[in-house]
Order: sequence, then structure tokens, then C-alpha cells
Amino acid sequence: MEGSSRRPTINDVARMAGVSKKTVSRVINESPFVKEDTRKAVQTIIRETGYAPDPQARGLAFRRSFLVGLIYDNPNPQHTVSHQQGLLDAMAGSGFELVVRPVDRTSPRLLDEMRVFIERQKLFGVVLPSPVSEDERLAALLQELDVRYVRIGSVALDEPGRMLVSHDGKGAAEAARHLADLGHTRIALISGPTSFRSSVERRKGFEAGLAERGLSLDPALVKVGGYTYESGVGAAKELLALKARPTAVFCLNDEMATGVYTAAREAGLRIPEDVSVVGFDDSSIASRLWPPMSSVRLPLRDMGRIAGEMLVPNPMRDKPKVQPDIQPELIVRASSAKVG
Amino acid sequence: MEGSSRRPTINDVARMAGVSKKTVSRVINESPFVKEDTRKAVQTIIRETGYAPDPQARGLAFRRSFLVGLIYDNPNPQHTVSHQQGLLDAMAGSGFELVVRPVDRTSPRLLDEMRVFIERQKLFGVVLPSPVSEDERLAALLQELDVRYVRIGSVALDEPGRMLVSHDGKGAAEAARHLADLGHTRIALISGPTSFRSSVERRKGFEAGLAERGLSLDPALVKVGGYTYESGVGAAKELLALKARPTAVFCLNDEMATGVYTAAREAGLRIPEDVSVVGFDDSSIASRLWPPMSSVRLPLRDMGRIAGEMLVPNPMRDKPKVQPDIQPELIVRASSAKVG
DNA sequence: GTAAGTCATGACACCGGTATCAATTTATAG
DNA sequence: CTATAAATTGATACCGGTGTCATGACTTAC
Repeated sequence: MEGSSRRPTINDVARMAGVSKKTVSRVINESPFVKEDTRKAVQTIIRETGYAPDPQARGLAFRRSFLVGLIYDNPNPQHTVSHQQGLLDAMAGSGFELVVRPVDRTSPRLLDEMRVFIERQKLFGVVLPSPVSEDERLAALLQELDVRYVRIGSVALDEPGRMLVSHDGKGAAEAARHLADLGHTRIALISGPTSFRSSVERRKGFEAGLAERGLSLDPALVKVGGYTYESGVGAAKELLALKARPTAVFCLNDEMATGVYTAAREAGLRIPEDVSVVGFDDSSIASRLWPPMSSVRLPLRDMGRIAGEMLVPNPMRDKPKVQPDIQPELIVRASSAKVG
Repeated sequence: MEGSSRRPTINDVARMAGVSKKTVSRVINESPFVKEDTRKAVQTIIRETGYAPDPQARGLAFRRSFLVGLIYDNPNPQHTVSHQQGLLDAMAGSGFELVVRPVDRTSPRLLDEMRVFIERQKLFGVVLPSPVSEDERLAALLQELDVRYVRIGSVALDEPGRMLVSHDGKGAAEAARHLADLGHTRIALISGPTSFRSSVERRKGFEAGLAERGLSLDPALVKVGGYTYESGVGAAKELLALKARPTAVFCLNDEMATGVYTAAREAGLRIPEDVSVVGFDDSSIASRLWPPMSSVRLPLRDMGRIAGEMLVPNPMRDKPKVQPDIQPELIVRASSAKVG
């Protein structure tokens, strides 16, 4: 509602404050070499005019932008949206903006596209959720381009400041112990694609958890799914048709676990009386299914937030630099019960 | 892998092509005032060097950016993610990037924040899904700032080029006719908050559909929910406890409809034998519930894509300008059956 | 063959910031 | 009180593009 129809520039501020634009620039960038009086005078003008520096001009001079990229290729949009929310939580008020960029991680042109994207946009930083976070060529490219990044994944593939580890294996182990403690011994596993590191880690953790209880995975009770509902239905159908039917099924994500519900219903089996089911992700569907499904919860939004905090400096926040460890947690609901 | 460790600039291209940078600029911007030979020579150099203009520098000179903003405040992340995907589909290869920006539409500072966001980033355009699309003050601000925008909503609030209408009412009417044709007469409605235009439109459409079949909505069978699962459970509990229990429940979104499943199970009622359920959105959970739920599908991703096509010029595509009409579609599954 | 008009191009300023380095002011030491 | 060092400040170039306008080359008209 000011008279001027155009936002003030650094020149306007400089003129009004009676200093050079460079001094205004120093104030903006919190240079220590500005006299206190001058600083205050300039800040007053900035406040009065509502001046805010132009990120393009600033970026041009700084040779970087104030954009953070979220590069993802996740079959599960729920993951993306949760990570994204957390990231935005951390970035709110920081002056940085989030640019989202879905990719096809199997594309042969992936690296070229990423190079162009990052170089042209001069990204300040990049967040890579799994499974893109598992691509070492991409990480190497980011290092070559000297871009900050945070990889979010189930296992430490990089130095701590650049890697946020979700310890999926621990959650899977917890699920294994849970089922074992309920008395199950014939426990099936519906795995994800082995090309996903998360799938490998979860399986390893699950087997470790079983081993703790003196159990081991029967290869006949292991099916590889595609992390999709349909693949879950298919795998479960096979498992539930076995003569020596498993009394419990652990699925490496909730989508496939939901498929087990469907297959069980179609086979006339009750959950959990005839077969216990435990999923992974604790996506919103888990608690809405009937019976509500036990699932390993990953704090996806928190992970996004922490990744954001690792990446961007945010004056609105001054958390200690200690990374709270990301720990999965088994949420026990009604889909897992004592065997029998 | 080139010798130079720095991306070529327009100056490099100009020097190598033996022309001025202004001429290179003309080639980039497809000016007609460049001799064919010159254009080819420059384009060859551009191709050989892999030159691409710096969006920041370009934006600074153009006084705008190549960023499109997605401004949303949706209680349902599923909606956001679908719209976002569609938008990104349309923008792929266009040279524009998508900046996502969640907001609190009830915040008193919303307009100020949006003004700063849009002015500072000099956004090329903005997409507003509902319910932010329903805020007329925001639309007025965008017009004042002379920013292109597309509002996505259930009813035409703006001129066609700026508004993408999803005709939610038609979908709700289809659901009404569907239930009426199955013989239901005691049909309950679980509405969303009346502050959501979508909720009002869906209800209006539903009543219109009932009227077509000579039915009307019994006020005793109308509950207002909050578009959440929990509110759906609560509303359904009340409805299913009525002496004159409804034989069918239409919910204005799937979240609440899922709540009806839970309430029905807890009340010992079978779907669809004792009560039919129809939802709205056809979110992924609809087909995974048991029995699979009938629901009105909104082509959210398509809507995002069309919004993107309306907003950004994309050389990779040259669709006719005719907007395919967005029509909701009732997906009939197993949760709705003949009364009795 | 020359005047006038069109086409193609480039020189230079500018978009709104920051970096460099010299100039000026202030503080400290002798 | 003066010499020297340290703290402030600003002039100017530059980041990588585009806008404006003048200039030179080439046509077309007479």
C-alpha cells in the first residue's frame, strides 16, 4: 500500500540511509566491519521500507542460489510427501526455497540431467531420499560439483554430515523378535526388490532378529515383491496356499502388507487368528485397515526435517548440532497375535 | 569431462562464434532478426559447448524468474502429491522449476507472506489447489502483482484461463443416483467443513442427484465432519446408532468413508449388506479396503498436469489449447449394493 | 548511381546484488 | 602531539544475461 509500485532495491536503501550500497550489503550479510550506529541506521531503513534483497541478484553475485533441491524417485508417494513436509518444516523462514525434482533413477541420462539441473540452478544443496540416495555415481557427481547434500538411507554410505541413516534393520529386527515372542516359528517374509538397499537392510535386520530368538528364515517362506500392493497380493497368495502355511507374514512395506490382507480375505483366512501380519512404514493405511495393522514406523517427516536442518542454516532455529538418532519403532496393533 | 571446470557463459559462446553476446542472446530468445547463417553458427557452438543460459542472470534482466510456485494448504497430502506430480509432468523439460510452498490459509499474515514470496522470487506463475484457490483475497493479490496463476477448484470462481474446475458436484450427483438406483432411500451424508467450497459443492451435487430420483436429504442423517478419519468414525458412530439407521452413507471424502468402515465393524455391521458406503476422491486406500470401496474419482494428477499446461509454455508439447473438461467419475466397487 | 528503407549486428547501459582494494576515519602507541 | 595500526567506508568492476539505440550492410525505388 506504499506509494511506490516497485519494491525497494539496495540502491534505494543506500540513498535513504546516506551510505553506499556496499555498506547496505554488509549489513545484510552481517559483516562485523560495520559501525554500530551505521548498522542501526541501515536496519531502520530496511525495516521501514520492507526491503528484502533480490535472491536472483544475490545469487548471481554469490555464484549460487538459495534453492534446495529434493531429488526423488520413490515408488511410494507417501514417502516423498512426508520427507518433503519435514524438509519444508526445517526450511520455513530460512529464506531458502524448495525445488522438487522427480527423476527416473534407471534412466541412462540421469547423471547428465542432474548435472545440468544442479549447475544451472546453482543449487545451494540437495536432499536425496532412498532409493536415489543409494546411487554412488550421483553422490560422486555432487561431490565433483561441490554441492552440499544429504542422503537419506537405511545404511551409512557416506560421511555423517552427508548421510542420515534410518537403521531400517533395527526396526525389522524388532518385528522379528515381536513375532517370535508371540510364539511364531513359521514366519514368512515378503521382501522388496533386492535392488533397493532398504530391502536388503530390512531383510538382514529381520534375519538377525530371528536369530536372536534362535530362529532362521525358511527359504520356502521368502517371496520377493515389488513394494507394490499387487505384488503383495501375489506373494501372499502363494504363501497362504502352501501346505505348511506360515502363521505370520512380515512384509518389507505396508503396501505389500495390505496385499496380504486382501489375499487372506480371499483365502478365507482371518487376521490375526489364522495369520499374523506385520508391515513396514506405518503409513496411514496401517491404522485404518481392519484389523489395524502392526507396522514398523519410520519417522519420515522427522527425517526430512533433520535433513533440512543439516543442510540449511536457519536463524529461526538454533538447535544443537547433535543429530538425534533416527530410530524405527514397531507399532503393535491388532494384526499380530499369539500363534494358535 | 571437458577441460574447463566452469560452465560456459554467453561471453564464451559469443567469442567462439565470433559474434557479440547480444547476438547470442537473440539466438537463445529466438529473435527473428538473426541471419540464418549466424544463427546456425551460434547454435553449433551452443551445442558443442553444452551452453545453457543462467536462469538467475536471465531472470534478473527479465525481471522475472523461471519458477512456478505450488501454494497449498491441504489437509490431505494425497491431494497435494497428486497435483504436484501432474504439474511436474507438464513442466518436465520446459526449463521451469517447481517451488513448493505450504501455507496456513487461516494465518493473518498469509497475504503478506505471499506477497513477499511472490515478489521476491518473481515467480513466473502460481498454482493454487483448493482450498487456497478459494481465497479471493489471494487471487486479488496475484492480479495486483500481475502474476499468472491457475486456481484449481470445484466451482468457477475466475475466468476460464485462470481457473480449472473439477465439477465435484457432478460426481456427487452420480453417487446419489447410484445409491438411489440401488434402492436406498435412507441415505446419510457425512459432509466436510462448510468452509471448504468443495464440501458445499459436493453436498449440493449430492442433493441434486437425490432430487433427480425423487429423494431428498433427511437433516437427521447429515453429519458434518472435518475431512479426517477420526471425524468420519465419530459421525458414523452416531449415524449407525440411530433407530432408523441409514442403509447407505455417502462421505465427502475417502478419509471419512474409511472411518465409516471402522465404525461399522465396531457396531457389528457388514458392508455392504447392512450399510452401503460411497466415498469421494478414490484415493489409493479405497481399493485396498475390504470390501473395496466405491468412490468418486477425481483425476487429481491430470488436473495438476492441465494446470501446468495452462501456465507454462512447453516446447516439448504442443497440445491444442482446448481444455479437456475435468470430470469426476464414480468408481463402483463392492461397498455399495442393493438395499435389503 | 544515389537516396531511402530494411535487415543484421554490436556498443553500452542496466538488472540488483557482491568482491576487491584503495581511501578515509578512528584508535592505539610512543 | 604525531606516527602507525586498525576499523570503516565507498568507488569501481563484475556476476551473466537483456534492452536501447546507433551503425554498417544490403535492398529496393527512382
